[in-house]
Amino acid sequence: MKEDKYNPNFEQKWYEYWETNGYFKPEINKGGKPFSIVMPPPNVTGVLHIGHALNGTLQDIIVRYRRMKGDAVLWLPGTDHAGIATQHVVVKHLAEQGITKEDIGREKFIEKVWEWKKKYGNRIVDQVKRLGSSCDWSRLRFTMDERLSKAVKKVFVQLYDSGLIYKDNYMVNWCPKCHTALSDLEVEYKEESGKLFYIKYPYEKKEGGIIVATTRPETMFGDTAVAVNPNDERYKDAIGKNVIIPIKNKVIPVIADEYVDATFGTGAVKITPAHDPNDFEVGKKHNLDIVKAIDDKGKMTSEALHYFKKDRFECRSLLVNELESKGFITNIANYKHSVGHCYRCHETVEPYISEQWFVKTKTLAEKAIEAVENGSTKFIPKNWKKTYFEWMHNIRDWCISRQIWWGHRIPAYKCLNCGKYNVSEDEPKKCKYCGSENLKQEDDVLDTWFSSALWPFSTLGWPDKTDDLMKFYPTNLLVTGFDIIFFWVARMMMMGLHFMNDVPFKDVYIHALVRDEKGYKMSKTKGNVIDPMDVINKYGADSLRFTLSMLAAQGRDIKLSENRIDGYRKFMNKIWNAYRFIELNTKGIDIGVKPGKLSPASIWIKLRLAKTIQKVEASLKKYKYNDAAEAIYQFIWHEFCDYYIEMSKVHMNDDYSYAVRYTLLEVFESTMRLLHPFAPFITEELWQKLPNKTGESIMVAAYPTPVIPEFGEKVEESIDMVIDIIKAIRNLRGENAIQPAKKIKIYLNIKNERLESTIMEFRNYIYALANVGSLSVIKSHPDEQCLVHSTIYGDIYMPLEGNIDVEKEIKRLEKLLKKQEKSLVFLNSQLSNQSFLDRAPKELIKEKKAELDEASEIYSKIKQRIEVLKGQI
RNA sequence: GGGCGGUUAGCUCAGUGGAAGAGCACUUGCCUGACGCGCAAGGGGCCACAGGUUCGAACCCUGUACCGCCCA
Repeated sequence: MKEDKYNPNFEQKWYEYWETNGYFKPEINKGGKPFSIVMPPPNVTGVLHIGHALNGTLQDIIVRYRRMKGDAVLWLPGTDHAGIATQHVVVKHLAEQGITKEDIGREKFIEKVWEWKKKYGNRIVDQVKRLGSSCDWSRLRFTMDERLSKAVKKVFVQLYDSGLIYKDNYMVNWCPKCHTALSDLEVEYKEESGKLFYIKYPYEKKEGGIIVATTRPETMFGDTAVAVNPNDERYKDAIGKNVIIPIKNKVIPVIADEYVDATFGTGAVKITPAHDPNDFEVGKKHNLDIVKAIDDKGKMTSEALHYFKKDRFECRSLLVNELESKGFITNIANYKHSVGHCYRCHETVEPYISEQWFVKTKTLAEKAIEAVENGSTKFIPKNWKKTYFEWMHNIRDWCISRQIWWGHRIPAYKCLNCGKYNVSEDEPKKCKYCGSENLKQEDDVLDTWFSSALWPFSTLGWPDKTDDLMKFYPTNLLVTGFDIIFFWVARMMMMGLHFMNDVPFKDVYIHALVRDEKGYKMSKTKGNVIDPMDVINKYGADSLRFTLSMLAAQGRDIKLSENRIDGYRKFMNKIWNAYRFIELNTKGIDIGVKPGKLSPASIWIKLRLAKTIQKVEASLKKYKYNDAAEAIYQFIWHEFCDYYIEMSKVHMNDDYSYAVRYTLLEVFESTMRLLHPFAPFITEELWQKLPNKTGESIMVAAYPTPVIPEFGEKVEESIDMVIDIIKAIRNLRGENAIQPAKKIKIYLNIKNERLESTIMEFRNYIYALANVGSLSVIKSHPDEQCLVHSTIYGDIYMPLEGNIDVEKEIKRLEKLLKKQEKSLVFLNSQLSNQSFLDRAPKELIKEKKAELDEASEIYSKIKQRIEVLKGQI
């Protein structure tokens, strides 16, 4: 390999290789146990954002891991049709050409949307591929596919037939701009500072009047009552009397209702059943008329007299002026209140009465609650189930009709003769109630989430009992963001349980939101968006993936900065160069034969590898991605590179030469497989170059299994000690500014012979890693001027040519002494505490005693040394 | 108003009953046979605050403050 720097320009090559060889299909592990994930479908005309990248990375890690473990893994990808959003985009596009959708009509418009989908629908798919996601593209689904549409119709009809879908005149959230109803979830509330207007409604038959407080004076044209709390002494006499709506001069009654908060405003409120959800309820209770003052476009109706056809907000300001000039306004106060906005276009939502289709959610929700309560579906982290329960317990009926064109048209046909609905999958020829042929299909389409709710089974072929459906439902895992627990997870639970009689997924992993480095939500308007495609182009998908997994700690938002990604790109470079070292040193050797005896460092690194594998697998089982990634990072950088590679250099020309080269390849090969789910591209690139790879691709190779080598634990102990001594010597050098290039002499006074012989056995490692020229064992203080470092194994002496800086050395030792002293105080106080001795575990007491012995030994040695030095001044 | 979460090194965050950890940043020294996208050494924290439980608390409990998010 010529390149001494990592350059991820090989990524796309490998993706094509994997895809064309069919590795993404579950059939690659035919006999394995099924493991399935459905991808949360991104909007078909959307672009990949960093949240998708996180979502995709987390799924791909599990998917690649399970595949390497031998499971028949299906990761099913797809996109959704995003009704309102996509319609918006196309409408806007047409507007640029001066065309409105009404100009071309429904059918033509839908054709245009399909054209749009054809043109841009692959963009996000290609982006998902760039990330390395190993999903089965041969099973790609789209919510508007014929099959999925069939499922949607069937579900609608079945729910209707069992009385779980109904149509009713009801107050819904209406977006005047999108011109459609929205579900409760599609409304975003924002705190806004508005005004609270105090308006006087004169009594019909006597002097004076009632002052009501309202934030929306323009709705007064739809008022049908004024309400007060029945216990409110101030208005006792007013109840049952009539008042007059100013300007409109309409007489309305004063009613009493508990709902009125006597402390709000004046304690009297106007009731507008057509334009406020609470008023709607009050109106129903008291049989009030419903008078629409605002139409579906947000304009005033003829009820508003001379404000007819004026915009609702324009009307408000004009009306306030008029009321003020005529003396009806007694006060205007600043008022903060939360106002609902459309989640797509951010227009202020209008509570609006209209005829809509609803799903009765109560019984569906009960089953969905139970499934989580009894653990059939688990949330990870588990706290999210509280959020889920909270919503499920307070669930309201789901408004599923949307007054747009792009989507699944509701399969209900109204008989224009008898007025009844024929609901069926196929268009009926005649009305089943009266036989009339005069039928008209509903204009409305279904909420996009209605089809998404079926995703885990509609994508697998339902209602047909396909092999995939039988094999892969219920799916094993769903990975998604907390922001769509209600929108999507909850609804999939309800639909899955109702139609499949089983949960749609066993585990739900809820990941955090990716924010910018300052913790702000990324948004185009703020300009703080990190585009995953830019990142991939600049740093490679592996760097992005590894960064996201390192940051994916459960239960916290992710603050992502480019700096961070750059940091993990360096990790990729480190791996790249570790490979180069191995390649340089194993060129031409035949690794067909297993080595006989392994070098101690080789045994050690194999043990460390085994323990790392254990840690990674245990972490993945708990979806602790960051722990898994961290373990690999530590192993590769700080064990394999910092120590094993360095130690291997010692053996390049001795008896272990072959064994070391063999082990370098062996451990590196396993490590690549260990890392593969996190960084699929670089691991494939390097693995393919290894002489000891087995198979066509790392992605279908077996995940490494932890194998504890013979003598592993014993060697680990020894090498740990050697490393401690190396660190101690390096510390002496560093602290005393001794030229790193200079080979130094070291004397060791080691506690016992066992340790001594171990150290002498491994002295070559100390020579190499601490750049020591000679190591000799002594039994007393050497004659030369020395720096001393006392360890729990014994004393390390480093002689200096010329005089040491005695004062500096005393200072250094005094600092150490202080540390030891602190330990002594702590341990002594603990061990002299009778209750500690009585109640703490015996094991621990033993440990502490040993610690105390070591600490006091080192303490007295340092102290002695300081005294000797002081004598030299 | 209700609920959930956060507060640990300059920054970003792990840690969840036995004396505080990582990465980045910082300081010092290094052309050591893969890597300066590097190597080596080092400094830096009464774990938000106040109580409580415990032999022992960053960790468990109660409360307070501040910051987020969700729902009404």
